[in-house]
Amino acid sequence: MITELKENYGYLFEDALLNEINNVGTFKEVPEGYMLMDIGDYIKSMPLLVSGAVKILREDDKGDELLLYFIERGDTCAMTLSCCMGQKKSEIRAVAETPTKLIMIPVEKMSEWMSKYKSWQNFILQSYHDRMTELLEAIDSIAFLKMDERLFKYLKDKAMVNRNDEIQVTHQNIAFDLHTSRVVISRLLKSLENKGKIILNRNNIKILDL
Amino acid sequence: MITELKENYGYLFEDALLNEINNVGTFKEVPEGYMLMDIGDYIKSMPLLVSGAVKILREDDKGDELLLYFIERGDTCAMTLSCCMGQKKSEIRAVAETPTKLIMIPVEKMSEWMSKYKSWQNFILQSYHDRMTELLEAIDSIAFLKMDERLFKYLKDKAMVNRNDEIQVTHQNIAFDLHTSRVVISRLLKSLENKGKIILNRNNIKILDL
DNA sequence: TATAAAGTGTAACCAATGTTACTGTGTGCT
DNA sequence: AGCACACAGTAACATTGGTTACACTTTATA
Repeated sequence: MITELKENYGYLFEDALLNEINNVGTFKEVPEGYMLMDIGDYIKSMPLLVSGAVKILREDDKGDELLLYFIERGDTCAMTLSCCMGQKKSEIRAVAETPTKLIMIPVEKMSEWMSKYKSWQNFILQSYHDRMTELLEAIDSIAFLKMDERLFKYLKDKAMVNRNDEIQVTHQNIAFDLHTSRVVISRLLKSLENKGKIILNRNNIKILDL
Repeated sequence: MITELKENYGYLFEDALLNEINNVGTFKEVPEGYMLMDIGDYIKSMPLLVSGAVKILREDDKGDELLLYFIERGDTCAMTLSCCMGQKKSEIRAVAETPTKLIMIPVEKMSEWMSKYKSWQNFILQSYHDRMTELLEAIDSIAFLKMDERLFKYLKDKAMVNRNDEIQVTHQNIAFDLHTSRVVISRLLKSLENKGKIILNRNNIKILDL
């Protein structure tokens, strides 16, 4: 684990902290689609992403979903953190977008390190800031963009975290993430294809205009 | 200033910290409508709200606005904080919703106190968590509610921060906050009035179903 | 290979919201 | 009083997005 740690977090944390993480953290590897956290869960540990990507979703009372953003390597989930501290329930759902490797840190340490290591403190604050920025971006998309623009942005973001200009996804699953219907997505995808921005195939979309 | 400080933050901070705040903070009183911060501003100090309320807005490229949430007494703006630390620009606009009193803390102190006072650390983390929760609530409203539900929620929130079941506002200004058009708001307000939920008058809306 | 299931394309229709345009009515000012 | 202006009501219409329905194709599986 120490190798992965140094590779992804070595530039952030001093050796003493890296060693502490190595001692108390547990390595975890999950497949695509694995649900790391659900709405209402109580959280006992915080994840540091080593590789892969995790998508963060919001859900309403009726069970309708909405994709908020992706978390990638070198990042953490700041929500976890504040949930841990206040013993609160998770407000969001986290699902592995790709096969993902993480290091789980027990809650107690997290707060202890806040005072002990300046670098940890900065990391946590930076993480909060990044997450807020991404929430704001999500708000921009929903509030200011039309569905076709949101869709194209979604495709590009997804291609980004998958590091591939071809993404494997069904129209139905896109509809879930964007909180709309399959028919609407099919219609808009076809229109994007006609404009030469993508190429459609069963379970596969190639993005041309990245 | 020390009186207001103790009244609003005494239960949170130890005396030593209250004294430090008293020494370095500057008291500020602004009228309704005063813009405390704009998008793109560099921030040099962080506000602690003593009384009143501040509304936080997002804006897109075309200048269209959207209300995110209100900040009230006993609260701070966590965005400010992360902006300060990273020397980044503000992502949001802050406008006094009512006459407002605040204490401004210079950036340097903020980060110094993070290590020095556990209570300050908790306050900051709590504030981040609260702000994220409110952003999520904003997302819920935009993504999952219809315009008439959003409107009624808006009216209730506004009544809350104004501590009054009658709010003074024009249909046009509501339209700005909810990022829609005046005609749509007038139409929906009239429908809410017909349902017996509000009473409409020029520049004034009384909320019955609080 | 037969059959079922999942995925996609598309038409027709509906509902919600946005737009344009015009009317009337208070309010403040001269 | 007379005038200008901000504010509100409302009709008519356009657009976007959501819904229903059905046909067709590919993939999985008995």
